[in-house]
Amino acid sequence: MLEAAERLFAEHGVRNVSLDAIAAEAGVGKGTVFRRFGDRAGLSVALLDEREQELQAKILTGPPPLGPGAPAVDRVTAFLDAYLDLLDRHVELFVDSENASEGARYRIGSYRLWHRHLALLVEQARSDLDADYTAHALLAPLAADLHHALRGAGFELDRLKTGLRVAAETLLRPARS
Amino acid sequence: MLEAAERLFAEHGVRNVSLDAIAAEAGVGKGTVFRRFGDRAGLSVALLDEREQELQAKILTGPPPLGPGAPAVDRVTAFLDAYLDLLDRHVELFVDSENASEGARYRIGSYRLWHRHLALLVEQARSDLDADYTAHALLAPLAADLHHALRGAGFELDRLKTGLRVAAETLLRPARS
DNA sequence: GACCATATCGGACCACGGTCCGCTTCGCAA
DNA sequence: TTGCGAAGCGGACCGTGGTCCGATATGGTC
Repeated sequence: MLEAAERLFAEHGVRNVSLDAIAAEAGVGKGTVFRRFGDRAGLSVALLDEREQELQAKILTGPPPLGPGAPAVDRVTAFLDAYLDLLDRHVELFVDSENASEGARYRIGSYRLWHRHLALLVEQARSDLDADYTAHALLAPLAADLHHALRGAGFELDRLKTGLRVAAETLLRPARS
Repeated sequence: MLEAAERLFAEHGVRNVSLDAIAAEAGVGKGTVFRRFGDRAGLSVALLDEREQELQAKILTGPPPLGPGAPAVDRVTAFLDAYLDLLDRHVELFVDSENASEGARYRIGSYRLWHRHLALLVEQARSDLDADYTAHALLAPLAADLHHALRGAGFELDRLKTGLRVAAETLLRPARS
């Protein structure tokens, strides 16, 4: 079923595949698709999960600077960099999963994880900031929609990476007394 | 027609009003609505435009710090503050206009204006940054979806304002040599 | 006033996401 | 082997956003 979706997505582009088509391709009824995934976003999320879990593992237990052991600021920039790579490789899927239903992005489990991760690091780097909010603000430029739009407008991936890294470093470098 | 939409939106909530209903309320056919506004987002954009133009005017010709005359950093934070007020007052409408079709937010005229405005100020405050990208990054936390989600999660408006202002100030305060 | 060309309009129509309910199928007990 | 309850399934169905084309109004010309 996920394979069927993956095949059709690859062939026709994510946005041009209806759930009917996926159900047909998988040889099941539409109801079954919905029972399994809840809604359209759920399907995309499921497809992304495998890829995201890889990054999650690296963050939690991998080697620095992505994993534990490096200074907080470095871990943040390493994460942003890695996420942008992931995002860029699967933009369409991300757009689908984040945009399918209102506020979907912020309800997804992985968003929560990224947020907790960043909030923790922000707290370490700059305990004077509102870590909770700042983590959201750092994630905001990673919105799939924005990324898609910027890439479509001619921004190269490296430019986005650099811009975001510089901003994050500036923001999180400990305040001078 | 805009009045009809406004009335129904106010009564039933933006998301619960179908375009059929608006067309009926306005006493015209659905086709007419679409010819005039293109799509659902177009309607919301039209309704927001009046409100946004007020802010646009203040930015371009009003008194400092929103208008010209104040230091760039102050103008940026004044803008973010004012925008958050506007956004908070019309969240539903903003969500509708930004989320209705993929990438809609970044195609809208007013987004372009906000972006140009910020890019100019960023360039003044920190010419070493990628002003174009940084302006997008500053606008990212103003996404209606995020705002809606955060408010729904218990964040007070003032907290969001403060968090964003502090971040913007930190980011744009001229780098020490 | 009669005629026609053109612009504007309205609502039937389509595809899609999402729901729902009747039917099948399966596991188990007698 | 048969009977029965439960669980899982499928596709008919609904509301919505968006398209499209036939009908209608408009206004210009003889």
